[in-house]
Amino acid sequence: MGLRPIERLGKNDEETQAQISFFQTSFFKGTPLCLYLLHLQHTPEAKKGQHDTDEYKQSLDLFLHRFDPIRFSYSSVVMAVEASSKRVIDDFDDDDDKPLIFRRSNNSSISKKNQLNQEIKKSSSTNGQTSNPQRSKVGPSSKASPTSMSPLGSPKPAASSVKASPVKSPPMVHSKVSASLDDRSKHLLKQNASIDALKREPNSNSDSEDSEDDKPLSARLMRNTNNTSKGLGVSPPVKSLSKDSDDEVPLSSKFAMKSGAGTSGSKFDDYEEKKPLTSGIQQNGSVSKEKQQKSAAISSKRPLDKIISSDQSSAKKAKLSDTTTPVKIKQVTVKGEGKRDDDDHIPISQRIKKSVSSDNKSSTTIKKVTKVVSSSSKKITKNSKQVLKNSKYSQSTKVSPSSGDGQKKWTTLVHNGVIFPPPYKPHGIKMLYKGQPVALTPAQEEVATMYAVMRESDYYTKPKFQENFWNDWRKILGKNHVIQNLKDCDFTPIFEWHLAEKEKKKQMSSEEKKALKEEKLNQEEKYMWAVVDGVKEKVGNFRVEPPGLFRGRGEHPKMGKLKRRIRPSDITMNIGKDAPIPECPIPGERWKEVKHDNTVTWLAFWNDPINPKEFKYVFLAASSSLKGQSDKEKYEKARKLKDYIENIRTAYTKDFTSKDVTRRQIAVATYLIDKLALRAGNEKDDDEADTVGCCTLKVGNVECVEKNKLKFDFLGKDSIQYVNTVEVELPVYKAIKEFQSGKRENDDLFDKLDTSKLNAHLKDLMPGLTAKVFRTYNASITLDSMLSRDTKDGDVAEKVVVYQHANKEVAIICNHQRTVSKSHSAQILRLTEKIEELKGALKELKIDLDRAKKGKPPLKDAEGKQKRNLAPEAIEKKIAQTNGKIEKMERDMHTKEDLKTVALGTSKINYLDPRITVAWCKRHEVPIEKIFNKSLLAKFAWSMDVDPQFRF
DNA sequence: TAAGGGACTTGATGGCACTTGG
DNA sequence: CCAAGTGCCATCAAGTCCCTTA
Repeated sequence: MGLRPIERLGKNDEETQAQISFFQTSFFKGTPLCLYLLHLQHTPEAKKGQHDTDEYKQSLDLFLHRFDPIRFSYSSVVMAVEASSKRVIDDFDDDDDKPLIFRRSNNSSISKKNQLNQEIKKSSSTNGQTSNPQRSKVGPSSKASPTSMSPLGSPKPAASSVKASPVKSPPMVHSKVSASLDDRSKHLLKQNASIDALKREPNSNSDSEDSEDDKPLSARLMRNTNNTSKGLGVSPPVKSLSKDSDDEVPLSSKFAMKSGAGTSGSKFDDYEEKKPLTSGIQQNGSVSKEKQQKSAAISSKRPLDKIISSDQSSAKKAKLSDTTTPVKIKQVTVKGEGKRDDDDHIPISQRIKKSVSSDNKSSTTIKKVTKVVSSSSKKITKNSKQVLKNSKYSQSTKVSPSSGDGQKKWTTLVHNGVIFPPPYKPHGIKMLYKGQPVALTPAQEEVATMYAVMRESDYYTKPKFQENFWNDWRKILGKNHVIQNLKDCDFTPIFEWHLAEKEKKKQMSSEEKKALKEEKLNQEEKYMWAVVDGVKEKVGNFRVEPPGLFRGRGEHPKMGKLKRRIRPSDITMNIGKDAPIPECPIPGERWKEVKHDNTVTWLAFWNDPINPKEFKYVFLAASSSLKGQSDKEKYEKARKLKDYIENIRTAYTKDFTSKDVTRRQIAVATYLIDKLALRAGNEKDDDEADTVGCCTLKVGNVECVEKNKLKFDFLGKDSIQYVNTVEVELPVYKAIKEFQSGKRENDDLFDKLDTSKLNAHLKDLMPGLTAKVFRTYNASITLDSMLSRDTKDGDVAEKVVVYQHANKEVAIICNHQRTVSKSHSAQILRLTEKIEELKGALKELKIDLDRAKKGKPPLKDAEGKQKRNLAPEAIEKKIAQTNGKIEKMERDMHTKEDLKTVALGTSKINYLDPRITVAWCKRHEVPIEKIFNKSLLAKFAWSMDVDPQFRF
């Protein structure tokens, strides 16, 4: 229910309100809100919360002023924002007082960027709004947010959940958030009263849902064989597994998702209960199986009909009507689209079509806007490469010799190179060898210290680590050094010195810390920025990696080796032909080489000292337009897979029984990649940790268990274990068995296959398709469908929970794990104790209630004191409160337990198309910052003006 | 077509600054 | 005010995939 009646508007937390309201308005209007957010972040007045002051207004004005639509580009916005708050350095035109001038552009040729810019421009103009320079506040005109419309998605009860666990769903954010949000929305309302009108648009759509979801996984799997079972679905021709709605979801997710017992139509009261409690996590963990089974067993079905379309929207009446028509239209259109989401039951092919059409349907100008953006990416025209933008630069025509092929990534590139870690400062603490202090040269001491400080880490005790360290250290000590073996070394003095230093640092006053920080910033500032085609962009890792001991993951054969110090003569620079060559920061030394290769995006690289044939690159930051562009392309490619997935699935299903072994292997491997989101699995050298991906699975990594089930157990990337037992189609099961026969545990399961063959094959099925696209596709499609399916009316906090839940499912699918925090068990214990305590109190209250009803006084309390006499009603109230508390705590505990091994961040950063999130936020009035933090906002700047109706 | 060079994305982790609860 | 807890962010290892070469 997004908005509240005006009357209820309160006035607190002005700051937030102001921020949010402004933010939201612009957001809804299609203005890149990152712009505003960033402004907030970087403006002193804003930071202080002085939004009402003239200073603030002025600064905002000024800020907006910088972006006249003509020159505007998302990256420039971000940059500018960043720049505006930090002093930018020398060489660049960082004059804060003047608007930055970004010149990327005139030459259309250049590329994607331009295109993007254009799109943006277009969109903004269409919208009518935009980063309009002149106004600092949003005008009344604002179109309403599309948002308020009813949730398109589905009103369905959240299905899934419940079952698996006794507890209810994770409230997480819940309580906390809700309060503030409330305020925010109120404020919003206030400010844009007019807007409301539009928003209130009814639109509910009813979406029919897929229904499938509530079925237990097992059920679904079964379905495979006989598709029809499920109600709505038209069964796609495709392989069995895929069934209607499920098709797009990977198997694993199905596992996880299922289990819902849904029911109740109630809106939010039971909302929480319905959410799935992470049933899935276990999948990969040891626990998993039982849980899995359990959940499967329990699940119950969700009523199909449940539609709750929110009429909330209709409920609200428009205050001012106005302008907004366009918006309305938009909303209306939603319907169509809304259906889409639920169209799980529609055959994929149709869906695709639908989506396409809806995409294009720009019913309104506004719509167009988004459209443009979304479709755009591919348009990149590469035609005229030569830009004449700047006569100054025009001469630099030729591309560096190195990689002639590639496409041009930039025309001009200016940067200041890299910064080196400070030279080693000897501390002079003597370590002990056979009990005797030993003097070491600074070089020897440096390496000894690296080892000493790792005393508390796990590496310290690993034999391989010790061995490698010793071998390298010994070289520095020299053959004839007193120290002849590691065993007799005692690094305690150095370790203690290290602890003391740490403590010292901690004890520093905040002023000192601040001063230090500032100093560092001063030194680094010039390296933080690059100017690419006239636009200032943030550099990612401009700090050269300091020397240290190599910390490989898992059982890495090279762990403990000395990663030597990198010097300028190790570094190759890449810079525009006409740009000044960065000065070498270490006097008397020079760069290894300076290139001018505009077909690559790196600014510098050096050879990895641990593995000299590999490189360490310095790239632009994730917020740069170069990165944003490729990010967007990545998601567009994944979206394209939607159009092909049906055929691809049909094809590989057919090939399960192909006579050609290679084909059969390709088919099965593709199936696993698609259904389990496995990585491709390139070959690895012997000097790397022994991990596998799909193509490199060993016979021993897969076990055929009971009927049609495969149990996977292997170490994947970063030596993270993947454990999962999955029911597969019979032909797959048989094929795996056959691939295994006659082989030893450690032989390749897919002996006729490697990633290049697999990818070559995939490319025949869809241009540009590779194995990793499936991961992106499955992650994003899962998020999209879960969001649209599970989002119901409710307050922001509840919606955020829905999001997190979907996010979690994706993390499980991708097997994104994290190590359990050390204090985890203690935390759980503490919670348990508190719950017990509350339960005790509850019991007492119940007794008192009984007594009170009979007119008797309450029992004495623990200390023997007489408690106050309360009316039965009062006691009942207390009981209710206590119950609430207990429930919340149990939920918290459960969530904590569930998430203890799941990392949500990785998928958010790498696999979930941000446009899904942004559009969902717009549709459901969830402030985007509830989902994306500052760096994500910057990284996803390119997705902010997406149409609210966007579907992956 | 296998091997390997090269460029770029993906991923877990640890330190640290905030926030929260007592 | 302090300790515990949390989220953010930089870091750098470890993947993917493309391309060239022999």
